[in-house]
This record gives sequence, C-alpha cells and structure tokens, in this order.
Amino acid sequence: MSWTEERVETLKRMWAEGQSASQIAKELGGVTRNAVIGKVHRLGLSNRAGSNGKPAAATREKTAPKPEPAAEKPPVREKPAPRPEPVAETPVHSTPRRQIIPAGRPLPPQPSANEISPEALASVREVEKTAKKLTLMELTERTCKWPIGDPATEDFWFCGLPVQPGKPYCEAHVGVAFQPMSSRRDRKR
DNA sequence: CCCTGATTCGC
DNA sequence: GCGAATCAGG
Repeated sequence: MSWTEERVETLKRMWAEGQSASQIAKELGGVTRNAVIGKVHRLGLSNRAGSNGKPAAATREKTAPKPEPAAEKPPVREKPAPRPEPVAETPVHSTPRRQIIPAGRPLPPQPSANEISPEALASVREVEKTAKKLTLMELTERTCKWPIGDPATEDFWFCGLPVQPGKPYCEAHVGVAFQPMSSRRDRKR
C-alpha cells in the first residue's frame, strides 16, 4: 500500500480527531500503526497540539548514545513576567479535545429481554456489575463490545471484559448474542 | 499483557 | 519517503 492523497487525508482527519495510530492503521488497512506514526511525523503533525501543552515530545535518549557535542545555551533565563499565579483560576479554555465518534460502527444488538434463556440472562446481569464500563473509543478487538445502558443518557457504556476468542463479546454476552436456533425455538412467549 | 506515541535507521 | 524494530511510558 502507498500513501495516496486519499489515504493521507484519512490519516490527517482521523489523527486530528484524536484517533490512535493503531485505529487509523486498521481503518486504512495495509499499514501498521508504526507506518501511521511514521507518516504522521513526516507530515509534521506529530503534535496533536494546536494549543495544548501536552508532554507529546518527551525526548527519549536510550537507543542512540548521541555524543551530542557542546550545545550552547548558557543559563539564559528569561523572565518576561513574574506571574503571581492568581488565586482564582478561570477555565478559559474552550477546547475540551472533544472526541468525535467514528460513526458507521455497527452496534451489537440490544438484549431483548425476551427470547433469551434465563441462565444466560442471569449471567449477563451478573457480568454487568463487573463490566469495565468502556467508552466506544476504548474498545479494542479484545474487549467485549456489548452495550449496556441507554445510549441517550450518560448511563451508557460497553462491557469491556475480555472477549471470547474470536468473538466480539465476553463469555456471558456471547451467551445471549449467539444462541443456537435449537434453544430459541418457539419459547412460549 | 494490553495499549499509546517517539525515534532510529536500513532500505 | 517508508516503516519495522525498538524504546519509553500508561
């Protein structure tokens, strides 16, 4: 795969949205997260900053024993303003780094209280107590994607427990999500 | 162990 | 320019 303009645009867009390199890599396909990160740097947009004083550039220095000759910069301490740190801080920032939902993600089916075996149902309720309560963006291929709660309210999250190998849900949720035809045959109401 | 981004360097 | 390998950290 190569970095066509279209792919680069997707990269830029997703990076700007705060998506992780691995998520971007999956979306693009044909590239690893390393490739994405490498490209991000080459494009010069490594800092997701904009107006953010993040520790994005935490210079490493173990890999290469840089002899790094004498670099000037004596103790030139500049003190533009004393800044006595006012007592009351006003949260003037207005950029909460809002995450944008990927959209288009097919959500798992909501548990329809009927049509499921009592055992499984009980198991699910048990599990929901210990769910990790992950947000949409925190989901990975190994976290249970079973939705819990009402999407329209704040009481909404995803199970997040370890998934069954090869399944999108944890053991308990696989139980209610994938039921053999045999067991769901005409349950009397 | 899962994940994150940063950096290096051979290609 | 590219990205695997590697590093540092959560």
